[in-house]
Amino acid sequence: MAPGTDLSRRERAPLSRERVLAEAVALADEAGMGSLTMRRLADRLHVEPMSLYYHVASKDEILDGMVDLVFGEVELPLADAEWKTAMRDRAASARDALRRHPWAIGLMDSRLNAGPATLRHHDAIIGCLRGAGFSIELAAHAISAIDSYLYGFAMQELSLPFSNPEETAEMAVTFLEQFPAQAFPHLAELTTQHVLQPGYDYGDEFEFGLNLILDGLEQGRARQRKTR
Amino acid sequence: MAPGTDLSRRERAPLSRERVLAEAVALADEAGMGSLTMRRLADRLHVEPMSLYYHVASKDEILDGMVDLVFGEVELPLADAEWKTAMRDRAASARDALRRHPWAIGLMDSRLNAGPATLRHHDAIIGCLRGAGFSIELAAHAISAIDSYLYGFAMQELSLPFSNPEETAEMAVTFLEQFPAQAFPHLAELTTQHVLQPGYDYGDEFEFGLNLILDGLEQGRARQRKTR
DNA sequence: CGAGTTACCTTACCTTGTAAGGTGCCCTTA
DNA sequence: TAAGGGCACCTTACAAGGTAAGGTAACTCG
Repeated sequence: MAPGTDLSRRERAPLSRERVLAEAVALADEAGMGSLTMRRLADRLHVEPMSLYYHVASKDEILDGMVDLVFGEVELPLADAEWKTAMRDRAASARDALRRHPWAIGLMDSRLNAGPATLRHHDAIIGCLRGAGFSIELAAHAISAIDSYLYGFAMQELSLPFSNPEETAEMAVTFLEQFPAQAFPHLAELTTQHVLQPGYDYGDEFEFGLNLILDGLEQGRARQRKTR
Repeated sequence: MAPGTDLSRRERAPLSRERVLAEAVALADEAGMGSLTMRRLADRLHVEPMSLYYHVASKDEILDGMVDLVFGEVELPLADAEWKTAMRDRAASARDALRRHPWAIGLMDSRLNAGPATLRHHDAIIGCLRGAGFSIELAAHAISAIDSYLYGFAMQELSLPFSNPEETAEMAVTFLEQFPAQAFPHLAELTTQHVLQPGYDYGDEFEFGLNLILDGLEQGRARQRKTR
């Protein structure tokens, strides 16, 4: 290709690892993970596919970087915040981030390499709990429990094929039509008596389970302080 | 290929949707999801790739079927079991199944179509809770909370790049070497004071979080019975 | 002004899922 | 028993994907 045929190099912002990652996130947000290919990504950056490899070692590295970018969007707890509030805020913030980037939860399990944002994140959480008097063991318990719940909930929420009440109702109806009601009577009952009731929103379940865990941890903390 | 060059058709078991799915599960178990390709799957069944499509519409359908097979391995709660025991057993059974098939958790979020085993499973769970006096709402809360925790924990557990104490310690050490300890002091402390202690096993965290949720649900159940 | 380096491009290869269209064997039915 | 048909499997072919190998233009620095 003759120079100047396309945007000449001068006229476009130079590539960088950051721009590649940011564009990858944007592309995945808009078109889903299935559309994130090196070729399409290159297109959006007005560059040929192989040019990406100058800034990134492989597609896997891009995926790792994307996960870390999402983690970077999660608010860190304020150092002096009350622990329960801090955990609740951070869970809400993480859930929001995962909803903004629905592909992220699916990446999180296959990726191993934690990025800097991820590390900073976990460090701050532990710090908050320790500051609130959690022993190391209880802090570890707490993080495991909260994170498991958080990721699991996000996974379920995002894999639901509906996001607003109308779609929910529609799905529930077609769901009920798929099988004879007496084959799965409890499922049928729960669907008609609960899911199909006005005002139902699966997302509302989030608070309930989180409170269960936080309240339980509070008791553990109190018990631990007495025994000390 | 002349007939008789390979196993002639008579001598080998005929293909079927069931055999295809079972072999897909076996292949994924042995070599990971990345190795599950239509060609390799066909090889293992002593068949040409396109023959699979006579029994299965697409690779996606195979993936859906695999998830349902895994669900089918989870023990259903006994109808007359005490609810807490039933939930605990089923959580343990599900966790075992997900450990036997580490690829399954990664499939669960991208797949939408619940298979019959999945439906039967959920129906039995709801039935058990309802039988123990849970209102529909509380049963819905309970299932959401337990499943979220279960899947989230499985996701974290399986994405850890180690499974026995030796590997854990090794990973923890290389992990600590990757960054200056004062950059993430709390993370460093938790790693050295907790993870690197003898007897540490992340899997042990499972019970703790689950008990938090079950105990919380028990309280909700008691409260509900009083208000009734 | 010439040598190196940086940032991007060209080409090419191999792997994957799957569309389109055979082909041999068995079972029916006349 | 011969014709037909459908079942179960195969052959060929293609488009799309990741990326190895090796250019090449433009800028930097002595």
